[in-house]
Amino acid sequence: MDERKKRVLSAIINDYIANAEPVGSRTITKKYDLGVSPATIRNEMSDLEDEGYIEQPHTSAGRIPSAKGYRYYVDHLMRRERLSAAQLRQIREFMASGLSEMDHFMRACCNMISRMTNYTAIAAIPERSSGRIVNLQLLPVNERQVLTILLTSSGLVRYKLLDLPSLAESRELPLLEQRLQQALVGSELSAVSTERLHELIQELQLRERMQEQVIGLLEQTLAPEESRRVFTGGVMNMLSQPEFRDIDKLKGLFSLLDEDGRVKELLAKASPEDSVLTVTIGGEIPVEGVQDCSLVVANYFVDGERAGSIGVLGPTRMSYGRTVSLMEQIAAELSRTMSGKEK
Amino acid sequence: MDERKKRVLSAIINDYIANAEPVGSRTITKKYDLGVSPATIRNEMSDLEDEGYIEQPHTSAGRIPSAKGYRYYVDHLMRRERLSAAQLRQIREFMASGLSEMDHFMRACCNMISRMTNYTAIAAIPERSSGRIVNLQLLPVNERQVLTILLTSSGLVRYKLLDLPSLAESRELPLLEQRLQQALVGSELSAVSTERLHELIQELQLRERMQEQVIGLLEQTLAPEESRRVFTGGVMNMLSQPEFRDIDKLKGLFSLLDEDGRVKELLAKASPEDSVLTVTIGGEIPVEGVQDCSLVVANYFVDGERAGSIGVLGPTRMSYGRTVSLMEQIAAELSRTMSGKEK
DNA sequence: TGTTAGCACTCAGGGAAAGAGAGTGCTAAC
DNA sequence: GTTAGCACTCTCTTTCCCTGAGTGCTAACA
Repeated sequence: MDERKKRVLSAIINDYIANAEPVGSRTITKKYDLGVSPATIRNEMSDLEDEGYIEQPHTSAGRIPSAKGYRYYVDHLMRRERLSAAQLRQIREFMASGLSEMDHFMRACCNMISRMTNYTAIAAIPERSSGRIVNLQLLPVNERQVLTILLTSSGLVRYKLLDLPSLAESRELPLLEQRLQQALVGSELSAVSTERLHELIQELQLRERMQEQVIGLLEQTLAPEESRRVFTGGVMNMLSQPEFRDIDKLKGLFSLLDEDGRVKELLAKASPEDSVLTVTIGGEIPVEGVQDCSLVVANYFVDGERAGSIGVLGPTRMSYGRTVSLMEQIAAELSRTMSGKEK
Repeated sequence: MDERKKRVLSAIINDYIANAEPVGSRTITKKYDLGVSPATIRNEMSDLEDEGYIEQPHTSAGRIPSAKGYRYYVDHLMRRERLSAAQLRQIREFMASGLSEMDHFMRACCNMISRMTNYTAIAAIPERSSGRIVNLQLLPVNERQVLTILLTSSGLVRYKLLDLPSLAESRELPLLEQRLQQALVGSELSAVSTERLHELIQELQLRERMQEQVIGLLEQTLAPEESRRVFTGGVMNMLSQPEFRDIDKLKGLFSLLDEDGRVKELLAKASPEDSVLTVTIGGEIPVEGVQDCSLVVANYFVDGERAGSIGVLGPTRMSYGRTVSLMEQIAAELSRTMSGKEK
């Protein structure tokens, strides 16, 4: 693809991103100074269409980028847009504001991103986060219930209120707690499998009928809590996008965003384990409901291992340059902040 | 209003609720057997319109209920609809499934209601919930952070990860924890004001520079956590309502539902402190964005005091009979379940 | 006096027709 | 290889007309 074709493609995509309307040859000569006449542009456009980079909604309309066109743009033409000082400051302030609890932190992060981009932000924390168990407590709430609390070095707090099946056991709680602490505090979360728990219970030599209760208890506490490991922000921004004037499209998209499982699947499919940033365009994602969307996903890492994914979902006609810069910055800061946390 | 007028109004409202289309005189004679001709119905309708119970979108259309009409219907004509056995069972099962943590419980409750009604459910837990402090713990996470955990008799678990301004203090934590427990465990949450905390700190005779830190710590822990005291469910159901085919209306409504503060305001304005169930119709609520909606709010009580509000937001054309029955049932069960919890 | 049939009238919604405008593709000249 | 000119295509908008639903009014009826 020669230089001028690239400039034409760039112009078409940039204009379409800005105005959401098919771009004609005259528009290009007027707004983007390529030094040639509309007729020449038309020839180039005709070529670009033959090669599949752009398409025509109908004969008498301008051209719009195709998925292939966007792909080429993202891979070769796109300029990263420098973040404004104000934005940088906002991100830094946010990171410094303390990520006390993962929950609030991620929710707030999604909100910040959605406000900055005017798109929708989605995030997921992986199933079992890395980190060591820092503390494990069993707090009796009343005769029938116990609150188990798990603290990890990555700043994750997990608690679960569990029902005790029999009153008798509550008397043995302090002892149980002590033993569990001895056994588990300090170990890597990832090392605590169901098998390990079974062994542990054996070692503890508990009364038989209590064994499975305790295992259940711990498993539930350690179990990844599906529900709150997926976050979204700025879903409503989609309402302002002209491509979602159509209620049925909205429905499809929103029903997707409403289901944590499908959001997680989306993030997983859109970003390889070890990539920092992935841009997925339109139909490239094999997930129902996001055909007209693009997704910019960033992974952040702690100790070289992926600690989570966070992404921006917008119309295919999204402002890639801005979004990519922003997400690179955010991922970097997240990695830094979370690693700092570890120490 | 005579008997026949009531029947006509009922017919109009029931039909409009079912079909979302203006109701004509012929439709009424055909579908609702009133034993009179369309012409007679027309006369009645003309009267009803003069009195403001119904209105005409345009000359050649049927009639639709006005806010006043709905109000009369809800107050005098509406039949409560018996819940199906399946629904009752679902509710009971849900209540029995354990309200381990308020958060998940309320979220799940909203989801259940929205599934049952196909409308949107909103809920709020009041600022400072009733109940006694059952346990208060300060768990050191690392040198710089402490996790404060507060357990209340109403089953509420609140935790907050707090930064310690200086390392020195962390050594004094166990002592502090012990003293705070002695002083606070057992007291009513509502009795713990900022003033009380100040007194308490005085009594504890802490080193001066630690005093305000501890107060801050406790205040933050006790402080109502705005963010997660408001819940919504089934927001997307609104997309299926014909009255929200219009994107701009949707935007107004969704932006309201997106802001916890405004949702809380809505619930508060829509239900008097001591009422069990309140139906608010259309413009009756002085809140931007819900002009085309009605709201059925139920309060539930623990120890005679309001423990929270939960409501259904739907189009003015909502199925009041069904919704009211459902919410009465839910509120009753909530009151029962939460009171049971106390013991 | 209340009810009904008949009829003229009104108005939204849908479809067809016409015109405007945007944009292209092709041809021929530069 | 580039450009001007021009015919052509197709959408979008506006206008017009027609249809159908539903009303309100009047006069007759019980």
